[in-house]
Amino acid sequence: MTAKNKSSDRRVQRTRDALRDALISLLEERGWDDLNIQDLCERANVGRSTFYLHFQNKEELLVGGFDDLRAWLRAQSAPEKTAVDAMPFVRGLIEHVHEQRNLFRSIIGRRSGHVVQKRFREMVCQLVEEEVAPPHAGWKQKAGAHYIAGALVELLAWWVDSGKGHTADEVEELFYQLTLPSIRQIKV
Amino acid sequence: MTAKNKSSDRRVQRTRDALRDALISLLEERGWDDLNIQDLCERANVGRSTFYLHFQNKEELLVGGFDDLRAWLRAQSAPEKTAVDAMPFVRGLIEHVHEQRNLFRSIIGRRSGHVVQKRFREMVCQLVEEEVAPPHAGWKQKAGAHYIAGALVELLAWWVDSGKGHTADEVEELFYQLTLPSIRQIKV
DNA sequence: TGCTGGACATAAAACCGGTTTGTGTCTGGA
DNA sequence: TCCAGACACAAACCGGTTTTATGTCCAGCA
Repeated sequence: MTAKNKSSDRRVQRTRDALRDALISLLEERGWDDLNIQDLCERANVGRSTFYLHFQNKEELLVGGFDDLRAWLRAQSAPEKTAVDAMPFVRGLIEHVHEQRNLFRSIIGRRSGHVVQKRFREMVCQLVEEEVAPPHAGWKQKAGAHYIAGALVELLAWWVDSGKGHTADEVEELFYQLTLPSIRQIKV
Repeated sequence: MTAKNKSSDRRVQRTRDALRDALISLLEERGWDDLNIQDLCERANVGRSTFYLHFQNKEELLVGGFDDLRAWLRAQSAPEKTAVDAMPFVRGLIEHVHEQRNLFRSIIGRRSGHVVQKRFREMVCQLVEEEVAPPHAGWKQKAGAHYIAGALVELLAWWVDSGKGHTADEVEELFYQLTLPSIRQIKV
């Protein structure tokens, strides 16, 4: 036990990152159902027993990955404020989806699996909730968060599946155009 | 071949309805994966060969059912105009979901299957598109339809899963409150 | 004309031992 | 902290067999 008890150790971070990256590469290569922990560890150059020091199973690694992504998106908020200040993570998310379309086709696309899709929805929903539904908010805030998250995820799914020709800026603009009034309604 | 070539015959309608109803009851009883055509026919009191006179397979019956629902929702539009005239099918959909929560928990709830969920999404999306994206509309209309459909489905999913205590009126009001501005934006 | 039961070929699922592979846990050592 | 190796156990695989479900066809009936 050093200063911080877990994620501070650089070695830990290294192996966790390696596993996460291996997951990403195998995910777009084979899809969720056809990837196992062994191959994951081999790809990551990590001992198999080490895997279990960090995660309980495949799915835990996945949610860990989405936790990372969520944290990263949350962090993206501050630096260069976008035109609008509501839900600043969206800019980062859209760009990230764009840069990694292939991966996200395995995550939210028509041919994606159930688990992955569900976890991604959850992640987005949490981000939206943070923004729009404070801890003890009313039902409208919670329901509204689901509304917005569902809309965003479906928009992204449309984009990666059949919205090929459109830029991240266009999608972002459309999203904010449609969502800003909703946010205003909810946040009261 | 009488006046109309297919659905006009009352006998046809009877058996198709019987099969649809059997599907509904087995759906909330066992879920999509664990129901087969034999039991379906038995439940419907219909000869197994008759099934194939009407549908190619299980999934065709399902989409047929959603087609019926879509047609019914479309028809619901006219009679007593709701407060707002945009997407009048929503009123009927929300009420229908409310009356058949148990069924819809098997369709869009957390424990629902992939196929059913997907087909339901498609149905809703088509209804929204009819309303908001005319035949040769621009990409914003199409993407916007997906946006709204995704939002609506997710809102309904939240409702049947964890929004127990709220009335159809509340949900409808929230939906329109959040969606009307979006429609206005898109429809231009 | 639409529904039916029965017959049919075929595809899919269940079953069954025996085998292999993957999982999850625990070592001792680097 | 990580690793390799060993372990018990569950899950997947397997060829071969049986059972069940599917999809098609038909003669007969309402």
